[in-house]
Amino acid sequence: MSWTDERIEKLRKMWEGGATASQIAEELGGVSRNAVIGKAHRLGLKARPSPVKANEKPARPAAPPRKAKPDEAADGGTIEETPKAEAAPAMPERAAAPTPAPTPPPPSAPVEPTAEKPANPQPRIVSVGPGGFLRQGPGDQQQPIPPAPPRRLVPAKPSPEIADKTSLLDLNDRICRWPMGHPGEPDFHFCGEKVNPGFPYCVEHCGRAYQAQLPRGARRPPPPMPFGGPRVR
DNA sequence: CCCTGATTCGC
DNA sequence: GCGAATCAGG
Repeated sequence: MSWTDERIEKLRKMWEGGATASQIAEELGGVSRNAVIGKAHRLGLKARPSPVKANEKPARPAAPPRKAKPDEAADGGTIEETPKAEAAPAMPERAAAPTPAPTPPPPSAPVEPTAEKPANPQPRIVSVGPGGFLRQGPGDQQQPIPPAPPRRLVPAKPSPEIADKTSLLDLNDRICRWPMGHPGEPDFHFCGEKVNPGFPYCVEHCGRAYQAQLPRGARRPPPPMPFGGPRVR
């Protein structure tokens, strides 16, 4: 399978819609989950909550055990990729804690003698919360901080694929729970019609579920049962 | 174990 | 450019 424009389009849409790489791969067909991820990255669209992307490290601890390069047999004394400790021997790498400096030394040593950076009258921004509002440190409390959250928080949509259709979670006492299709299949859902009062199904499906007992010999062949009848084993 | 996405690297 | 192999967190 090749990456046609349509397939790329679909990949984009689903990826941004929140579908997992596996779902996308299955939907597209003919490609693996890795292929989808690889393509997504090559397309430039990544940045999605990854389970293994919590911390960030400048170094590259991951990916040494692969396969030794064919060349590099003769050591020319060239040490590639020397990290170069830079000029920060006393610089702990963990210095970037979320709440490290409760209060910068206010007493002596004014760190801003003159101009240099016109931006500093603003409250120290410690982090950015959901919706884009700004958090401050405990000691940074100041006046009526900014106005208010610039944007409204909107519930994330569950998934682009499953739109309509009455799912198991949608069932209640008032909607018909007659199954449509087979459980486990992608489009399996429930009737969803308004229920026939006192019954678990709508009027139509009550007609299927409850049949008058006909006299012997006058019986019609039974209508198809839900799920297409019991699975024969 | 299963799942997830990220990354590397031979092709 | 592609994707299997691998890593690593949940």
